[in-house]
Amino acid sequence: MSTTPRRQDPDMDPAPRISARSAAVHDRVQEHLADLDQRYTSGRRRLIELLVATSRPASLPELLELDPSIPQSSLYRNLDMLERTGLVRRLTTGGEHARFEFAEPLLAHHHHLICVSCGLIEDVTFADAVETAVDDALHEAALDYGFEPLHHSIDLHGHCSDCAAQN
Amino acid sequence: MSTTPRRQDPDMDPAPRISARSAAVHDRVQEHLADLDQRYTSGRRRLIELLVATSRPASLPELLELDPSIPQSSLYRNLDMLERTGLVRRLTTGGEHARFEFAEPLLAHHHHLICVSCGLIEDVTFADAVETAVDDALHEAALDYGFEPLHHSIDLHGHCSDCAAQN
DNA sequence: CTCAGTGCAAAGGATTTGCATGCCG
DNA sequence: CGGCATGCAAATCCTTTGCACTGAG
Repeated sequence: MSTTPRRQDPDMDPAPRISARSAAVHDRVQEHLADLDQRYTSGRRRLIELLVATSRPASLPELLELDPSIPQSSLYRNLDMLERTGLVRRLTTGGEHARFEFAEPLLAHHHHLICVSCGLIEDVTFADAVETAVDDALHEAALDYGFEPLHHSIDLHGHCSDCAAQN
Repeated sequence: MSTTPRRQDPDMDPAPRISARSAAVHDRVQEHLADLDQRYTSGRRRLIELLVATSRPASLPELLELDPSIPQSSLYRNLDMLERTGLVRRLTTGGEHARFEFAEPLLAHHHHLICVSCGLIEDVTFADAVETAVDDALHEAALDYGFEPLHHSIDLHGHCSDCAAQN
């Protein structure tokens, strides 16, 4: 076995960034799971690899398409476990399938553009001033209702460029 | 306390506030459906009544509990129909069941406090300045990705007062 | 009178789980 | 080695749908 999986032509695309990013994520995940006495098995590694590969929140069918050799039940079980340990976030908005992305220790604070037509989700980041304004407003509102705030999320629903072009 | 329980009388109106609100909503719904050549049947009236009764976004089991005599399928079908006509909004965030609330013609623009523990959702409104700041940021972000923006939503996840007390 | 709405039950589809086996620590 | 993770398949649960009947317009 070679040390690296076959990919595109090394002359055209050495892709050093992806590898570095992937390794860094694996380190973070391994450490986090070790702290919680959870195993970092090969199946979980493969799942993390898939999540690194998709730059967007991914649905289970999308993950399966990237690596059909992983059983659905293992994907669901491990996504669930990673969610419970706080490494992965499950997005229920935006279509028939849930979508999964890295949670904030692994991915910077951001929000989502959601296509109401095809369910595609893009990550976006806002200026600190906007985040602060929203946080202040939310904190105040939470107090009024006795809520203990944890985190906020902002979605923009609309049509992605592909779907907008089709109409 | 009166010794004789009173049923609702078509001529009298012993509960002015609720009835007034309910009547206003019924009028709006009826008009809206008439414009779209949709019938405002007794089943749909009962559903609207339930939605008026719950001050919060309600899940289907909650609606069923309020009036167990309505078949689930009718609730789902009418909620779906009301959603397609733009009178009702379906919230997929916040639990195993979808939740339903009146859409913006019938309910002022607002956002949600979501209990991560029990799924309860409260409506909250923000100052115009916050809404404007968010809209500006979202509009800019949408341009970057070729999104055609429709509307935004902001959620605050946390623990509601009941669930916070239980820990 | 006609066609959409209703109720019942059964189907559909995403997600979860039981159980025997394999692998991590 | 012991216990948790895995794979397969079957189960579960929310939601949707087919069909015959009722009611609104």
